[in-house]
Order: sequence, then C-alpha cells, then structure tokens
Amino acid sequence: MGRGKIEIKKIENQTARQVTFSKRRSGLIKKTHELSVLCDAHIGLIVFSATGKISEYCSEPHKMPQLIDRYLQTKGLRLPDPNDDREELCREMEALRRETCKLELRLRPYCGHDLASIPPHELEGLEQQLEHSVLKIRERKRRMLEEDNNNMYRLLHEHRAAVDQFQQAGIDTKPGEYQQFLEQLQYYNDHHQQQPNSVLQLATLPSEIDPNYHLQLAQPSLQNDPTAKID
Amino acid sequence: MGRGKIEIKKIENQTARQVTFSKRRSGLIKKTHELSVLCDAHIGLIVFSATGKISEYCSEPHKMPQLIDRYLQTKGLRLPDPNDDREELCREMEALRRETCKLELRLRPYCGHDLASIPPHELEGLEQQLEHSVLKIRERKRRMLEEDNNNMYRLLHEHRAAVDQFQQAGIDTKPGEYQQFLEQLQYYNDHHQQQPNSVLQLATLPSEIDPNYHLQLAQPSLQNDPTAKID
DNA sequence: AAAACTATTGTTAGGCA
DNA sequence: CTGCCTAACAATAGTTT
Repeated sequence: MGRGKIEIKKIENQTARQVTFSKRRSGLIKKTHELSVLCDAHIGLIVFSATGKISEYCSEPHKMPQLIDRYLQTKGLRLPDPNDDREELCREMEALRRETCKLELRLRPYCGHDLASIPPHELEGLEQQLEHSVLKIRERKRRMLEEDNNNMYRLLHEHRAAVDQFQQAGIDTKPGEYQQFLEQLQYYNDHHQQQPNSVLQLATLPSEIDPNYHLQLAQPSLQNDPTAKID
Repeated sequence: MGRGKIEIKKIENQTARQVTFSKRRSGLIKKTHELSVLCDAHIGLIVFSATGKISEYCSEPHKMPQLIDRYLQTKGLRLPDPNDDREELCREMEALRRETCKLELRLRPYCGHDLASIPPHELEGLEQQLEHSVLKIRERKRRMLEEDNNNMYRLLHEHRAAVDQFQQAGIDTKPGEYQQFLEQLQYYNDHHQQQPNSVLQLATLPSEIDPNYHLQLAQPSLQNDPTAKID
C-alpha cells in the first residue's frame, strides 16, 4: 500500500528507513491494540529500533513484567543468567587452546624438534633465520657488555675525581671511604648477575677490569654515536 | 476494512471473535515481521488469546529471552518474584486478623460476656435470640430422640416378626438367636453413644423401652410427614 | 525533521466451502 | 477450525508543504 509496492527487505536509505519505521510502528501498535480489545487478548509488544530506541505496548498498561513472566513460565524458558557466561567462556577457552597448540607446533622447529616434518626448501629458510637470530643475540650481548663497561668506568672515574678533590683540599681519605666504594661496585655487579644464564652466559668476560679496555670503549669522546662506531 | 467498518470493542459473538482473532493475529505477526525487516528493528510480540493460547513472534527466532532481558534492563524492571508473595500474604493475614477480632467480639455476648457494653434495647433482642436458639436446640434434640426410637422400634419389630415366622414354621428358636439380637441392639446403642455429650446430654431418656411410646411415634401410618405431625 | 496529502496497495469482515 | 473470496476499508510510499 502506498504509491507503489515495496520489497520486504532492509531499506538502505537511512532517512526513508527512519520515516517508515515511525509510520509502521504506529500502525503496528494500533493493530496490536485493536486485536487485544476486539478479541480480549493479552498482548505484549517490544520494539527496539536499529538505533536502540525502545517502544512498547501492553494490553494491560504497566503489567508487562507479569505478561513476560506468564510467557516464560508457559514456554518453560528462563532469562539468560548474567552470572553464567560459561558458554562464552568455553568458546574463548577453546580458541585459546587451539592458538596454544598452533604456537607450540610453530615453536618446535626453532628448538630443533620435528625437523623431519619440514620440507627441504623451508629448512634452508629456517637455518638462515636461526643464524640471523644468533647474530642478533651476539650483538645484543656485546652491547650490554659495553654498557656495563661504560657504567663501571664512569663509577671509577667519578670516585677517583672525588678522592683527588679531597686530597687537593688536604683532607685525608678515611679508610672506610674506599671500602664504601668497593661495596657499591659489588652491589652493581650483584645487580647484573641476577640474569647470569640469559644474556651474559656466553660472554667471555675479562676476569679483571683492564683500564685500557675501558678507555678504548668508554672514552666519552668516542661515545657520540655508539651504534655506528663500534662495528 | 472488510465489508463494513467495525467499532473497536470486544466482539461479543464468540465465533466471530475467534475468527477475527485468528485473522488479525496473522496480520499482526506479518506486519511485525515486515517492520523488523524493513527497518532492522528487534521486535518481540507475545499474544495470549482469551482462552490462554499463546502465540509469539521474535525478529531473532529463539532469542525472545534475550530480547526480554534487554527490555527489562532498559526499563529497569524486574520480574515479579514468585517466592515473594509476602506483600499479598501480609495483606490477607491482616484482613483475617481483623475478621477474627470482629467475630470474637460478636461472639462474647452469646457467652454472657461484656454485656455491660450492650445498649439496653439490644439486650432485649439478644435475649430473644438466645431463647429462640434454646428452643431450636430442644426441638433438634427431641427429633433425634424420636429418630432413635423409630430405629430401635423397627429393629424390635423386625426381630419379633422373624421369631414369629420361625415359630409358625414349627422350628424352635435357637438360644443363640436371641443372643445375636441383643448384641445387635447393643451395637446400635454403642454407635449412638459416641456423641453422648453433644446432643443427647440434656435429654431425659426413658431408662427402658416402652412399646406404647414406640407405637405412638413410630407407627408407619403416622410417619408420612414427620415434621408436620409431631408438633 | 515533521506533518499533510493521496494514489496505490494491503488488510480484513462477512460469506462460503 | 482453516482456507478461500471479494467488496470495502485501512495503511502507507512517495510526494508536497
């Protein structure tokens, strides 16, 4: 009915859809009311528009909950229990399990397992990838070592300057003061030894601090662009 | 629409109402569906016919509980808690308590209490009422006594007739037979003595059965209309 | 955006099978 | 009670204000 018949499918034009919604909603509520009155029926109508706006009709005004209750009891239904997300949780857990499994399978070649299941041409790529990773690890270790050396060198340098100042001022350095410095150095070492097996394990650490080595790497004048310089 | 317009009020003709219900319900569901599709709305429709038959439409089939849940949450409503009839129960109890109290107050004068609180002219009516009640009780007692007598008289008479028949047939009555009759009479008495304090308490029962008295009251020819005759 | 208009289509009351 | 028929009425799509 109207100027031409329309197909019953979602109206794409936003404005036309809104207008049609308004018109037809009124018509629907009117017809709902007529049915309830003519035939003495108990009717509840709930409408959520696409934008979430709610409309309702109930043949007994303000008695929608009772009507809903009767409906649910008649149909033996229950409302979804908000405390019972189990269904959704189960789905999420299932997805996580699958993801975990896939990742474990992807991880195995990198640990040298299941190599038989890998095509030869992929083996080549894997090897190169692993070698590249080894190089990056070595680079990372070297850089950490360098940073350590810098820090320790600065510490030594600052201490020596302080001692010199005290001596120039004619004040004797107390014996406890050097002891304090040694403890600070020890603390610094302890702090970095907390990850002895991860980064520094393969490093060939010089067993004692060589002042020349420190000067070479940590000389402030040579440290303007550390990444470009060392290589 | 149709062959003539109709007023929107309950259709009194049962058959026409049923037919109209069926037709319009279909139309309503169709329009509900069209609105939901055309305008992308979420709609729930619940219809209880006058006879309690349920119909429903939901734009997302089998998702009526979710739609209802959303409706209740949006409106901040809750379903009536079936475990919580307390309000109604309390009201009923209060009404019952009031009724009890009123009845107890009405009862007291009949037991001779609180007579001081009754106006003199009502005392007169009360006295007459009570006297009338006494008379009705006496009448009731007399009638029960009469019935007892009738029954016992019939029993005696039937037994005597049986004995006469046996004797006319030349057969000696066995000693056990009279004994049996006595037991039957005893049983009858026992049966009626189960309510000795309620009805027969005040009756002046003749200590032995007087055949004349029985004849007077229980003669079949005099029993056509017991209520009219005895008074 | 909302109301009024109107040609056109949709719905249905009453009848019938 | 269900479905079909059809005249009549109601709803509404597209347009105008």
